[in-house]
Amino acid sequence: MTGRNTADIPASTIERLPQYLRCLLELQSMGVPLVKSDRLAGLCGSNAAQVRKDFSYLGELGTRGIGYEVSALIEHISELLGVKERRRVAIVGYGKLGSALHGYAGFPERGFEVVALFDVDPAKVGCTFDGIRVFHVDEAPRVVNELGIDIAIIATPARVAQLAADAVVEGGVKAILNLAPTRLVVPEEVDVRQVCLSTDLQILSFRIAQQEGSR
Amino acid sequence: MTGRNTADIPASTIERLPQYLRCLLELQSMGVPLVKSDRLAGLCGSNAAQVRKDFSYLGELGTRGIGYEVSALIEHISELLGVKERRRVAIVGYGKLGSALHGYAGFPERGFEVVALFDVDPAKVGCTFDGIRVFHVDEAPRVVNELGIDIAIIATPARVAQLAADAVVEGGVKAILNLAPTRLVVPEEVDVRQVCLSTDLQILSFRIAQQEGSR
DNA sequence: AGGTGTGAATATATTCACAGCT
DNA sequence: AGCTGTGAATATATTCACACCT
Repeated sequence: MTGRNTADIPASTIERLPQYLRCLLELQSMGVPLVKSDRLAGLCGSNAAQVRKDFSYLGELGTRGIGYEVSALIEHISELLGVKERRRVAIVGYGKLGSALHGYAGFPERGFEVVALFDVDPAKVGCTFDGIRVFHVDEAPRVVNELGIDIAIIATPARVAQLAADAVVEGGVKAILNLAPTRLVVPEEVDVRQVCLSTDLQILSFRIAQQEGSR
Repeated sequence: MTGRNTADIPASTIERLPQYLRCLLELQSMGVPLVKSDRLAGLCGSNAAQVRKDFSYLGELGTRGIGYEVSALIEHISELLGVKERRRVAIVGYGKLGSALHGYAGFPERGFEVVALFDVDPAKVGCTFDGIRVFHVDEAPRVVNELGIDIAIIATPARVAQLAADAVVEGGVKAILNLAPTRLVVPEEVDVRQVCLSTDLQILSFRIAQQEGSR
């Protein structure tokens, strides 16, 4: 079956596509035109069968006996991830974390453009950083809508993250990346991804404790 | 079967434990002594069956007809995650992101203590921030060992992340949380977790594209 | 020969549904 | 009566192994 419909691509495959894309861009920048599943697997920390299975959901992109054309894979995956045109992003909460994200080189490289910043601090509102204006969070409903912002990154303290989310949702944001360690309640059509570094540390801590205990 | 052995707790359950712990601490701070699976599920964005199944791996912690004692759950989960005593953490790369993490309130609250900072910038090496000293990355093998650091958080640019990892691995770090968008190669016994915000944005972007396409 | 594409087999995770305590 | 604990059923994900194309 040629997996034409994006709806029947497994979630686990989708989660790996950005990783593949990163490795493929690296190969391309090194001038590598063709790649085999086992090589790509090595670069991504995966395995050859997984790679082939994942790509098979995107269509028959490879050539038997040869491998995959790097540029064709990049094309297909970028298309699928919806990052061929730039996605417009806002950062809510312009403290240390927010400003670190604003300067993060990985975003523009991968098709994400920060087009607005939000905070509540009067000392910051109205300023521009690197050409991007800081608006008061109260203006988010209007600004998000006017600038056609798709995704908000929430980098506020946990206790105000829900208010921040409400404001950008009112403006019509379609997805939220939440860096505040709290669960957001949003309408069903808004997609939220939670990033919690403490959670990651705790998972690592578990595995350390497990190793220590087993000795 | 009473799941005494940590080794047979499913990975997916482990990944949810920090989330449960956060909600339980919140309940405790509100003075709630007892919680039922459905209530906790509501707080965590899960469902009651999942909660009960997850907890069943930790032992029989609940009381039928009544629910779970909040303090007992906190005790068990903290124990299991190995965060009852503080875990010693280093931050490698003390730019905006590194310093944002250093100030992140969630770490001390959850048992993680930042005890050393590393960078290569001569302007930073030797300084102390918030009582914590910045060492040169070259000193990491010694310092990590001397301070008994368990976990390193890598917040360097991607191109030097592997060097940073090599240095802390040499010092005997047991786990790495990698915020640089690159895959690290480390010895098998060192556990790495990758956080990549671009990846998260791309996954959100896919789901937006999918919604848009379906209309 | 040397690789992909993919059904079949296996492993893992989630959900259901109800027996078993309190 | 009410809620946990858990086998059984289902769904999802990974891995195997080989037919099939170049």
